[in-house]
Amino acid sequence: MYVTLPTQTHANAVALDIDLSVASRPELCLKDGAYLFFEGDDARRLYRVTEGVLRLTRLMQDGRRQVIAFGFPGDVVGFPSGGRHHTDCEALLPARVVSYKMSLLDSEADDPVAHQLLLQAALREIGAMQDHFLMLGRKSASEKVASFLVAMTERLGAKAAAAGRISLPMPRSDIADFLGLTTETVSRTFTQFRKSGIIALENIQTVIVLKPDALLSLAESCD
Amino acid sequence: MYVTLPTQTHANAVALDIDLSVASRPELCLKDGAYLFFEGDDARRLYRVTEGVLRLTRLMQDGRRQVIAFGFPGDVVGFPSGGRHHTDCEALLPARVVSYKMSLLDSEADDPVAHQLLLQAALREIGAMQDHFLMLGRKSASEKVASFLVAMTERLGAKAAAAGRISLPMPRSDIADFLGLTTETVSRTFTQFRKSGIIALENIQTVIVLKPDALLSLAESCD
DNA sequence: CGGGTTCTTGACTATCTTCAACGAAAGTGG
DNA sequence: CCACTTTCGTTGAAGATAGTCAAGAACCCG
Repeated sequence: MYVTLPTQTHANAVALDIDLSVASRPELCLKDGAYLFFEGDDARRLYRVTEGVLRLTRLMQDGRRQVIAFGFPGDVVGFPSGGRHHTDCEALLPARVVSYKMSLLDSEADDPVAHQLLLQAALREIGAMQDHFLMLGRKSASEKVASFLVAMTERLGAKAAAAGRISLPMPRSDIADFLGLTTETVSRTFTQFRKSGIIALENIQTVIVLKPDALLSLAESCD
Repeated sequence: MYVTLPTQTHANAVALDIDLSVASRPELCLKDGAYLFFEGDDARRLYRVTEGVLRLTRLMQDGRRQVIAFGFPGDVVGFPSGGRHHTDCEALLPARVVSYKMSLLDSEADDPVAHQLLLQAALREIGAMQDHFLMLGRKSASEKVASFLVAMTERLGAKAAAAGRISLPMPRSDIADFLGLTTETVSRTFTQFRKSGIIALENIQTVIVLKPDALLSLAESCD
């Protein structure tokens, strides 16, 4: 998941579900905290999340970290470059993934449907990342946090979105490293939103959106 | 082009050259300043740059801008999401591109070789963007500018790289919008590098790298 | 309940931006 | 070919936003 506002996010995520049969391996269970792959591993498979949340990160030698994306159900992760993974991938919650042989992406010979779906996932990925660049490079802290909350709402599906209750499976530090901020700034921005009555914090990981429009206009100076 | 340090950048760029014949349209010439496509256009074709430099940008309503990438010879641009282009694309210099029908990416039926090459370009794109995130989100102004200069050196090929002479086809404002900085900060950082003897400015668009190692260590706190 | 982690808050600082002016380069038309 | 205009780049001073350092509060887990 990137912070990309209301684009037609994952319109075909459902279509992927049809084709469970083509996965070369049925389903893989990951405990909370388990790593699916590391940066530099050679990339043998792609993974589609069916349950839980994954986190993709990239590290600098001195410990600075960037969260590249969160993998929610429907997302495909593990696209390689030069045959290798370019991020670490860890389960934030107990998760399940369906894995696909890399060759299904390379060629449509084995399974044209799976091939097409993985390809579309790759293109979605590129589009989402392009959107995300704008946010990392050009938005203020409040705009980033607002965009993040809006994007999270989108990902929860109509049900939870309508309720305005967002459950954040990741710690503040992950949000900070995702948005290019510090945990302190994220925390202060939450407080500021709370004090202006835009959100409420039910508990540390549950955000109630009180003024969705205000949040949107804070986030959506863009696009 | 993203600011991605010494990964094996574009190892297969040469391979693409072999297959000029498969392009559904031979070659397209773009004048300096011409647009190849706009954000929101429906994406009918992919383009491989053979000469010149393209610039991919994304805009916010209020005018804030992010340069997503520069397209140098060998780069493929125009990957769509939801069937549409997500950036504007303009020629920075007189440029030539080979265009490919989108269907060549979707299916290997027409031309397996072209299909494979476009696919690999898409994957390279994802990898490069992941690297670039780290820079946008986590690097300081000097680190960003140093990374940018190193990346530009890489793109010029061994010949020019060895000479340490970098010709920057884009104005400072494009560099700034690419790195998430202001033109003033970019300018000041150049000056600072010049005063510390790391670079010299032959003219406004030609940088001479005097201390490549210093530049690298400034840039490469990462990865 | 206790110990450790995570989150929040505060005070201070640094980095980068903003605003403004000046200089250099490039394009235009006489 | 030269003045004129415009755009682009550099520099300075002041200000704002986010970062750093540090302490206290809330939460989680055994």
